[in-house]
Amino acid sequence: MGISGLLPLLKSIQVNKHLSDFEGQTLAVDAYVWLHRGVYAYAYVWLHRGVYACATDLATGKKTTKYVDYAMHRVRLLRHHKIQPYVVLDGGPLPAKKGTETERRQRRAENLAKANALAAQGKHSQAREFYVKCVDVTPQMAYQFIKALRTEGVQYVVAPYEADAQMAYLERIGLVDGIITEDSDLLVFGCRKVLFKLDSVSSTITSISRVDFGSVTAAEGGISLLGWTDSQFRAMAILSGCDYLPSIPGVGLKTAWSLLRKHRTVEQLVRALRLEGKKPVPKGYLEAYRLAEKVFLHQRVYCPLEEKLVSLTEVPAQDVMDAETEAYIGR
DNA sequence: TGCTAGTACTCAG
DNA sequence: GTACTAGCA
Repeated sequence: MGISGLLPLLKSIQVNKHLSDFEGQTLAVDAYVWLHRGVYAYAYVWLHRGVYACATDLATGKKTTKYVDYAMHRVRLLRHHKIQPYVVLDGGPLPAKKGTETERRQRRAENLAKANALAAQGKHSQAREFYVKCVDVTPQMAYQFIKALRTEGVQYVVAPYEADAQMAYLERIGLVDGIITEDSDLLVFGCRKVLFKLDSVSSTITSISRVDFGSVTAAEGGISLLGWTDSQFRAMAILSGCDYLPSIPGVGLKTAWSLLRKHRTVEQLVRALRLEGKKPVPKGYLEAYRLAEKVFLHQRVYCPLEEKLVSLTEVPAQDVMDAETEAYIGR
């Protein structure tokens, strides 16, 4: 779910750009977004055409590779504007995210069961609603996409775990100039240039740059990020709730922002909240916070230069990493 | 005022 | 994954 409410909060530094502005650059592409949209779109269209047969196959997109056309169309669009795409695919599930994953899988299975039941009763329009809710990108679909990428000589990499961390690494070591995604998490991973909402009709895209964070103003009830370090920004995001750690109940982005301004460090902040007793800080929160922070900092990624697994950012020598932590961030 | 949880959406000749 | 918003403390 990314960081809820982060993009609206950064509205004032969002810049609309044309793809031609990126001519000559290499941009990492979050493959999952394009595949999911492709699958969803075509599942949606078929269901509205009344193609209910083989509903399971429909939901998983097995019988077609139309979704690849959608993704490849966008790959070609980038190339048309002389942008070199560097497609990044998700790898295995990260232990830190296992809870979210199983929850989602379960919901999809429930929706599929509901859809099948409704379809059996002849209630097709109601069934459609639930079929659409169980579309998912399978590894088989990703493989179909990879085959198309190979055919057209497009650079790609499969991340050992999450594409987010992999893309952040590619940008950090200078293999790409920016990242195309729909996920606000990339900003928390410390990316410098993140591009959202690619519109293939107008060839436009919304850009958010790390260097502009200082221009985020406190006007109109917003927050000011002037002077905020990457570390502080990351703390705010994690405190507000992220994929690796739910928030302290009642704490969103703005509350996290003002709490951090007041207490400076997360340790002091948590201590203060527990003393006040107004918000229920879960037991072991601080430890869980440290783990979540490590996932954003040191998640395992693949280095195409060294051809081996490395940490997104180097783990400081004094930072002892026990086996449990290692398992959490990927090994 | 800000957080939560719900709904609607993802295509495109 | 996102955006939007009614309802709540």
